[in-house]
Amino acid sequence: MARVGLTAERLTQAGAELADEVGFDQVTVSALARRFDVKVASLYSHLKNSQDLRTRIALLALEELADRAADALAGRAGKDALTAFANVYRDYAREHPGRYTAARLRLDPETAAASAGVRHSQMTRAILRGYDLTEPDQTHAVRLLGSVFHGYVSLEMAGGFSHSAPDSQESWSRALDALDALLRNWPAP
Amino acid sequence: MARVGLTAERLTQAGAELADEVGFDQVTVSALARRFDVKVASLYSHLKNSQDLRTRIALLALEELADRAADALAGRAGKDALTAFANVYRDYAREHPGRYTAARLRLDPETAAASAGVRHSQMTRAILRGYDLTEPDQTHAVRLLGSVFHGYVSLEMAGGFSHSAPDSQESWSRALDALDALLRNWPAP
DNA sequence: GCGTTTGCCTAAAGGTTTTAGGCAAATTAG
DNA sequence: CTAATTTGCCTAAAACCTTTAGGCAAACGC
Repeated sequence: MARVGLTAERLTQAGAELADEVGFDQVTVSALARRFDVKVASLYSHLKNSQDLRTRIALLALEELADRAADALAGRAGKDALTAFANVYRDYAREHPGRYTAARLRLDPETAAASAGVRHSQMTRAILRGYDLTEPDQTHAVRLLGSVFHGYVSLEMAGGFSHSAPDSQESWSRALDALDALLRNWPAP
Repeated sequence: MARVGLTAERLTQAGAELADEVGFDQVTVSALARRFDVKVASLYSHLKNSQDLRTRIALLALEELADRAADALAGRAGKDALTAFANVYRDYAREHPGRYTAARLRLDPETAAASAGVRHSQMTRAILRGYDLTEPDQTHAVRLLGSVFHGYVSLEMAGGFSHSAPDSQESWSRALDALDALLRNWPAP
């Protein structure tokens, strides 16, 4: 029996590709085994269970997203940084819908705390340094930005803005304009 | 064999309750059959398949949400309307997490067009009549509001804002303040 | 080369989905 | 009020996914 060289990492990577191809909730241990031309039970030496696989894909997606975001943020500030950061999310979701869905998987608190999710909020805070916000407004703004980015991308991914004028790209640009204006003019309580 | 009186409607209703109890993606034809103390195959006289069940729950949730929103909007305008409308979403998601998740199910275009989803966008537009926006800015604003509401509720539901100061309620209020300010002062392109 | 570890295997049990065909309860008609 | 028809829930069965247990052979360490 020739060994294929399965590892948790390769399985996670292949699972992420599978997610992008067939949708995150169609990612199954069986489908992954087929992809490696290997019996299903063999995967259980590398994965605790099906949920473990999904979690690993989620963590991978969070890392990839954070890496891209860090790249995009380098050398930028203000609205430039805001736009670049936001576009990373949107572009990633378009390129990797399955991974993006995975990144939204609910993680248990310890896993979440050890994930790249914390880099995401740190970077959002970094962007806000280009605006004149102090605590607790900065936290409110972090949450609002996260909501808009995730909300817009998620609705767009669900097809909410297709087949209707104006173009979604236009609304996205205007949403970023609006957020920039809002952050420069954050209302007092 | 005593008849239980299954109908698509009763199954949908029970499915929605099940979703709130165990999570939308744990809603299964089998679990529903157990709940009615009936054999699984019996449900297939009333439901096309598993996806049909999920779609029906989604449509139910969209209707309920739209009804609540219409109630909340009656007699309100401006920021008052905005806040009431937004709170309907958030409260519904807290009360009925499974149904809320269902409401975000991707529907095929015809189903979506015949769903209560269209009432939702009509109501969002109605709120914007209290602000001074004309097309295409109104559409951009509709999309932004949808993104914020869905994004915030979704992140909050995923536990993103718990266990950290300030309170999520506070951020929510400030987000609504911010949106109101933004709509009153919508930036030119 | 030899022993140990490790990787993929077979086997098997349990759960969900879905279809096909049957019997009895409910409904309709004479 | 009974007889015919419709309808509802059933049993049976196939297909697929998940997960555990135990085995054999390939890879590795000495």
